[in-house]
Amino acid sequence: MSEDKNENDLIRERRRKLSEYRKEGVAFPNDFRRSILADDLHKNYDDSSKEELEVNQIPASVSGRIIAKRVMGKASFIKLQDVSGQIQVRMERDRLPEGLYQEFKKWDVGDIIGVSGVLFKTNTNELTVLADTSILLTKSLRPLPEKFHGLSNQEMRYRQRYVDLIMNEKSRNVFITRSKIITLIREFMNTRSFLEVETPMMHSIPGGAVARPFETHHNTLDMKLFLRIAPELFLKRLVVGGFERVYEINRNFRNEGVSTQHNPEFTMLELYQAYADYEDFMVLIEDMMSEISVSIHQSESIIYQEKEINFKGPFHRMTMEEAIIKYNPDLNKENIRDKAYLENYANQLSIKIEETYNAGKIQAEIFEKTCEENLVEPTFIYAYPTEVSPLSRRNDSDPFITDRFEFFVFGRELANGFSELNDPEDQSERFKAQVKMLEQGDNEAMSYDHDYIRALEYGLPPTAGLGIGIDRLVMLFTDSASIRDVLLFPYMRNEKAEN
RNA sequence: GGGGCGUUAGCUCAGAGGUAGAGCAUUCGGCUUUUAACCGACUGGUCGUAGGUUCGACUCCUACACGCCCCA
Repeated sequence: MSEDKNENDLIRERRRKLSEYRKEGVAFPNDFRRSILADDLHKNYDDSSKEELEVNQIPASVSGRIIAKRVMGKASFIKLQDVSGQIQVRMERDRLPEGLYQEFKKWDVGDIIGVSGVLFKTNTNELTVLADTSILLTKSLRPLPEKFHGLSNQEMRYRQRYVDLIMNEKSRNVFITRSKIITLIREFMNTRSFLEVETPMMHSIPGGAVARPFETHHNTLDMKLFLRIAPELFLKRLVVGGFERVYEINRNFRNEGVSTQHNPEFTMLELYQAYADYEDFMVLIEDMMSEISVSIHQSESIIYQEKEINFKGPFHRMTMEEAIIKYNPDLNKENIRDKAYLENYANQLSIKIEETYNAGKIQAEIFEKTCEENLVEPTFIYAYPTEVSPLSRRNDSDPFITDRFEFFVFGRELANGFSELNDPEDQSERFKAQVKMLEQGDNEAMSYDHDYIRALEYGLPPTAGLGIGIDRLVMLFTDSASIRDVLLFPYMRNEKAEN
């Protein structure tokens, strides 16, 4: 904490002021208590007239950060910002205790202060606290960004989110909305008798999704552990245990690229319901999306990135094969499962086909490349190939596909749901197939989880499962273009080493 | 991993092969109803980092770092 010789003059000046406060006594007092928040002052008194306030002399103690300071000789206006909003304060030399006005003039934008006074209205009818006294609570050593343009540098907004939150109301609102959405989801689930649970974040066998895990190590046990890529297998163990409806809202970790849609750690809602199937969950999503939309935007339709999106159900439904045929006129019912034909077609799209791929996997690749971007309206794509759905229940009449869907909005996958595979012998075979892919070098394939098979052998009731990406959901309802805009502290590379 | 754009004062941004610019902020002075307050004076820079070309580079070239966007 020594004086940094590279430190700029602005900070040095503020440090000098702080050292004077230290000499004078308590530099960081904590005995000021406010009586009311800025926003409540506005709610309660914005409608009062100048004369009413003059007569009633309503006392108010407020505290917050100085975000604007306009000094005019013997009187000044400042703007204070607290958690609720902003309130103007007027400081008059002859009204304040002896010498305080001189002190006040040395306070900087960014400092945190407390003010006690009475309410009045200015000539322009702005509700203002006329200070009787005031106290500096926390000296701010670092200057805030410029008042008019604020903080617009993206990198600083992400790295120094605290400054972004001070300066940008828009950013604050995104995170308030995020919190509201998660609260709504909990209410939605609880109302439907789902039990909220927590399952391990560290797994000895990574499972429940097709993704590369992060590895870590337990020192005293000397064992390799993986940060979880999904809670799925643990949640289904709970359904075996008799918790027929469970959900978890928590972090998953995937060792993949970083983009506007991907962060290495992200938040998922996963839920499982016994005696339900994937179609029940399509309806559940329709209900949830429309409820969130109405709660947040008072409407079933929202604007995302200048496009209108309507969450009034029922949403569009298409099988994956129907979608592929719709956007690829060369393909039809006859050739859509013909591996050789698909392979040739995929090559024309410059999709890389590995030797291990069969028709189902190639379908999925073609779908991803040619269909997803077109699914702007809320749309369910269902009947996913068994080959790419190692945990889903096979369709009763068509073993090539499973009872699985994904939910798309604005060309993005938002949710993944399916009737769960509860046949332990089928599941064991599918694990074996995954292990084979793993051995052939597919580092996203799954490992064999013996305990999970053992659990299934006790009997998993017919169950449906669903995962919803919370970050992407929040992006939609806050009109955010990047996942980093809805994460308080998005993943960033290290800053330059010297700091 | 590939491509494009960016990095200049605390912040927001101009500029350009020949001594580095503005606004805001800071500092000093003035101002008792301001609203990006205003008026006057001053201060503030390793132009992302490291090499190269050049008499001379902040500017041109190369590599690297970090960020943003697009693609895989």
